[in-house]
Amino acid sequence: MATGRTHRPATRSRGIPEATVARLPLYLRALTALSERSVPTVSSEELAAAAGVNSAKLRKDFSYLGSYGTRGVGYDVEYLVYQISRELGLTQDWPVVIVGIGNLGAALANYGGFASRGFRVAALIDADPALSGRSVAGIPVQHTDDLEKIIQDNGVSIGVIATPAGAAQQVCDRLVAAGVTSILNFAPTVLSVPDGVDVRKVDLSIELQILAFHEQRKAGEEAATPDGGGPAAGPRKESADKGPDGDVPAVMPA
Amino acid sequence: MATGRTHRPATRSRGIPEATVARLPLYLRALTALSERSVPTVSSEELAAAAGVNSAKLRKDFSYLGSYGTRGVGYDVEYLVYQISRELGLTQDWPVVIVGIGNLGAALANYGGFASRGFRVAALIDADPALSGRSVAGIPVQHTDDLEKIIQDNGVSIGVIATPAGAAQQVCDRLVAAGVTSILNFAPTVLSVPDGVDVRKVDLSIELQILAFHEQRKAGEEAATPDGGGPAAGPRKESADKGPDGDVPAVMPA
DNA sequence: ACTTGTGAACAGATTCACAGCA
DNA sequence: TGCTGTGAATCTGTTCACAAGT
Repeated sequence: MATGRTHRPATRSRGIPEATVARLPLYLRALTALSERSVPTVSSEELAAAAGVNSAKLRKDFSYLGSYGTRGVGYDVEYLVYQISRELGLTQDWPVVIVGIGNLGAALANYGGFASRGFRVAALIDADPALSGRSVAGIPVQHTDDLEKIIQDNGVSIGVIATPAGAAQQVCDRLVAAGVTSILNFAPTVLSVPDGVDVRKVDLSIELQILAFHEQRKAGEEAATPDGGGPAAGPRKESADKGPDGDVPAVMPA
Repeated sequence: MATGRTHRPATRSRGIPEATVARLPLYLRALTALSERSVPTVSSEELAAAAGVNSAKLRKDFSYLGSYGTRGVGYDVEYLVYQISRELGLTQDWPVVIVGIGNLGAALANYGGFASRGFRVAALIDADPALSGRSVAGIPVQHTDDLEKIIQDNGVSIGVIATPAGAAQQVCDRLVAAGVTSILNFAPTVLSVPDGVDVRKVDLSIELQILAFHEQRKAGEEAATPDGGGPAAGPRKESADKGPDGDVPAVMPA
């Protein structure tokens, strides 16, 4: 099918596995919490527990970044925070635009986790003229007509699409044409983009369907299991993620 | 580490791979669109294109469900829609509660994709007394005090957490104690749950960080690549998902 | 004594390529 | 002939278990 390989084969400096990249933000969050509590060092076991993974995986992940720990001691919290931030590219500023300021777009604009990590909402864009001029989260909403100019003036390379499904591809095309090379898509549609552009999707409905699948399994099994065990409590487990695949789900605004 | 296996080892009737389960909703969406256009049959190649995967993967996925296609012809759209719906458990009604009616919670409540797939928002719950009594998307917001009663009265087994991070674990514990066995978590925290409870997380900040990582790579490579190739257009590719791991990201309300 | 870092074994998912059937 | 279904090969990610270092 289609064009070619899934991702850039190019100069791949050190080649960190995709699965590892997806966990780095998790480690970073846990480390930041430790840092705020002024914890100086942490063992792989402790940090793994805080991040909800197992320690072998964590150590393997870190080994791709380099040898940042000290045997017999653990990892220096501050140092690791810095190294992971740098690896993720969070030491620089990433201006982001959000297109589609419905319920969801507004929620995203208000989301505090942005600024804290080097992401800055440079502009909000919506096709509804009634919204133009209004402010959401202190940021003025601008009209879609000016999309290209906004992207270029702000040097935006990351776009968030929170429009209805029907508008998503069109918005995507314009974003890409204007120079955006990474897109986070909340509309429940498959976006088609040129090579070299990354798309990640977040789809609520898909997540719920996956839960329903497992839920159904549970219900069916209950009757089949030897012991009549109800849904009552048991030993705790860290919420290990289900989907082994990178597939994510999507939310759509009103 | 910790308690035990990641997921139920039990009677696993036919054992559909997790990666396949995560794609079924994608196929279902594409099939539903075809169904609405009254397309009677579809080939693996066509359907794969519509779902944004390659056809070999799609055929392998379907092979886990059974032999629902016809060689030389393709798949019957209506029949597949039914089979996948059944497999995902969407032929039954799933009452869902949303806890935390901030910006995000409201967006979720208004999300149309719910009802269309057997999910019904049975109740909205928030800790803020000022919200109690108000309606969002036509559904009255109820106070957290009544959480247990609401769960039980409505036979809810799926809960959506859209509270601030600080409240998430506590809400989670109460949901689980009241009988919820599947949780969709939008709060940027690792939830700890008893065995037998499924948690999926959606984390905006993580998704953005993953994009930033790749974005940074691109920028660095540009200088390093022999051809000075700009970010201009190229051949189209279907937006193949990045993260091979199930890790998903999280959004947090104001 | 303790904890990292990692080769090697394992498990799971994807892709290939073709036999089997309409 | 055309397209599905699937074994076999490959690739990616996880886990084990221990050597190496402090």
